[in-house]
Amino acid sequence: MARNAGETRTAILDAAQGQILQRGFSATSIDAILDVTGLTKGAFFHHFSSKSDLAHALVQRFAERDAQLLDETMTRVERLSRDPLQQYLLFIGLFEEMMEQLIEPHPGCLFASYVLEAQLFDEETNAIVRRSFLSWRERLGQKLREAVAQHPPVVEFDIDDVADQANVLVEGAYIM
Amino acid sequence: MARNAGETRTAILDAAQGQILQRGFSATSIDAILDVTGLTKGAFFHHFSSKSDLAHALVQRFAERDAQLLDETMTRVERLSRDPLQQYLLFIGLFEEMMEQLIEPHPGCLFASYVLEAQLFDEETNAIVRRSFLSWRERLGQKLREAVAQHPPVVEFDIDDVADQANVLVEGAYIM
Amino acid sequence: MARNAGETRTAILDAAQGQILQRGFSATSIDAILDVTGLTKGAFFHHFSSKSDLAHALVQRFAERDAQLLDETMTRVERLSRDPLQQYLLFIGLFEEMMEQLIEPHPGCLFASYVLEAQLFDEETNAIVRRSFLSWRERLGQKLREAVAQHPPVVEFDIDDVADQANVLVEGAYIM
Amino acid sequence: MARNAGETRTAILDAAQGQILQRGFSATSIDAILDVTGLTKGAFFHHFSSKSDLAHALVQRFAERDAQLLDETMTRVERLSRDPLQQYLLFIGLFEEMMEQLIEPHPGCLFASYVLEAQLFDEETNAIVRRSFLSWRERLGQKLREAVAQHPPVVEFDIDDVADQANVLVEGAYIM
DNA sequence: ACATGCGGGACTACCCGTTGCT
DNA sequence: AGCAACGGGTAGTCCCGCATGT
Repeated sequence: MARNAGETRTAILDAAQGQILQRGFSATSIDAILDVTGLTKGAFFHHFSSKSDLAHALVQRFAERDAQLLDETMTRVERLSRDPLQQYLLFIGLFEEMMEQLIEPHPGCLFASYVLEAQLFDEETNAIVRRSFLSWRERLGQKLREAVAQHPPVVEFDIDDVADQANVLVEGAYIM
Repeated sequence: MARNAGETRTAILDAAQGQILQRGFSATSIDAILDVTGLTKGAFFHHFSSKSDLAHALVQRFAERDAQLLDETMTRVERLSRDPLQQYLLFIGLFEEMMEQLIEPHPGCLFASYVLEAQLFDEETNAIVRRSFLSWRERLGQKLREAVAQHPPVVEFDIDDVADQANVLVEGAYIM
Repeated sequence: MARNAGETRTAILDAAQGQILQRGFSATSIDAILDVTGLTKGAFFHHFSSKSDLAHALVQRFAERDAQLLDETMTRVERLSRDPLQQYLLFIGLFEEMMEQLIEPHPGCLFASYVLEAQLFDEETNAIVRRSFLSWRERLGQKLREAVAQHPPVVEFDIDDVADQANVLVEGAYIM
Repeated sequence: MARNAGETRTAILDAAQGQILQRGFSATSIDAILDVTGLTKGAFFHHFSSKSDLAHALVQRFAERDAQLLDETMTRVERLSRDPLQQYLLFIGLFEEMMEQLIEPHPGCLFASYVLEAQLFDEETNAIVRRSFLSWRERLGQKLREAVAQHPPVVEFDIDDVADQANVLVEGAYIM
């Protein structure tokens, strides 16, 4: 009965993500996920030891894609310009179209869903979400600091706050 | 036996809101709400015909307070200045502190929680959320249009987009 | 607040009977009965000490009407003929049209509903049903015995069995 | 953990039928059924998607046995005699003892219980009951028509009515 | 690698009955 | 006589997870 293990696992993750973005995590039952994939309990618990394990694997995958997107976009803007300020502005510009790639086939950000049900997850899972947000702050903050060094700002501002703004806007936009 | 119907109802709503903001709607059990209030199922289902009914009553109350906050703040800034641009900027300035009033005793925005579990609610309930967002866009957009009439903008922009920005920032900030 | 006590009681009994004939006793909730009558719990428990009490009062009323119908019909056929056999046959003939009077506004026999849920009722309530069936057997059996005395039967038969046949047919017919 | 699915399902159906014949459908709780069988809710809802589903499966099984009984008895009487009238009378004669076979281990007719709580079941379930009654009318009516063709009746009568009489008597007798 | 049968518990919904008030 | 608020318990549904079999 050995089908393709990787495909099955991916199918479960995909179905789970779709449902969670629409209904939230706790409203997404394992049975509902399995109905979509056409699999059964046996398959699920072969690949995931529990629903929490699924939650963990799911954000992990999402965080990896998210980090990859951050990397790629950053590399791209660094090829397009030498000036850190230009790079920062370009990054923001490329942001929207990048996002659309990430969220197929379902729109929404898994992080937001997790945050609003944060009490359901273990510390390790929540840490993944936190680390993702922090890595954005770090990368964009770094870029901003370089820009500030070259172009002294007219008004004072907190670099971390501005670095966070990109994520804030995205998350806020998803809600709307 | 607590004899005051209004108080009981309010207690249920308050407890529910607190739990929902922490765990999300579907992860909030009626039993958990009742544990906090010290009431029983009999009392709950006397005041609300179902959990969906509670959800509806809860956003409705939240939307009313939200609308009241919008009104009050707008009235305040219109007393402080005559210039629409000044009013708009003042409004944004007063925003943060106003918000803190709304969200006591629990931080967070009920709208965000509802949106991320949107499929759980009936159309009528979701419409309340939509109408609230739209009324903000309308009020702030109107103010912006007045400002633009007096101060021709340097760069072009979509008024609705900017009007939405206030909410976008708030929602995004809550997530973070 | 003293409305008309008798009317209220009758309204509850009528609504209850209607529901029970359609759904059975245990599927008929007090709340459902009260919804139909527009009354509330307070009114119900003023007139009946419990749901069992309602059950008891309901069969009692039904049994009284049933007995009255038996009496009236018997008196009628005894005026129409002097011959017990003729009377018996007339009785059977008048049966159907009599029944239709009893069962307005809802068709069905409360006894049947009670019998099929017999385990739900106390002995006293079940006894009312039993006594009603027995009184039919007695009255019709008596008439048959008089008839047999005057018209020796061609084939032997058990008088009680034949006396029961009328009820058997009616109950069976209701089911169909 | 009982590993035989068919046996478990049958055990549930048997226990349910026993309880329903004694207390009626809605007074029969799933817990009560499971107490008898020694199973748990998990097992129940693995085999039946709802209590209505159980109701449906239960009448279906009952109707199948009923149809089989009708067939077998009819085949038997057709072997015992060539004359349709004789066959009909034999059929009625064999009726009682046949019935006792069907209703073991609990006496009573599931159809009657369902009819008296008819509003609780969906149309499809009620249709099974109706079809069963109609098939009896058809088979016995057919036999009667053959008998009438060979033995012109002394008094006129409606064939369907007489064909129904067998069931009417049985149902009525159960009540008594 | 995956299916099936099932245990055990949690959650929503509802129901019966009581209490104090009018 | 009747109403509204509420207690306490139960019924139906569903859900997670394990055990067993293929």
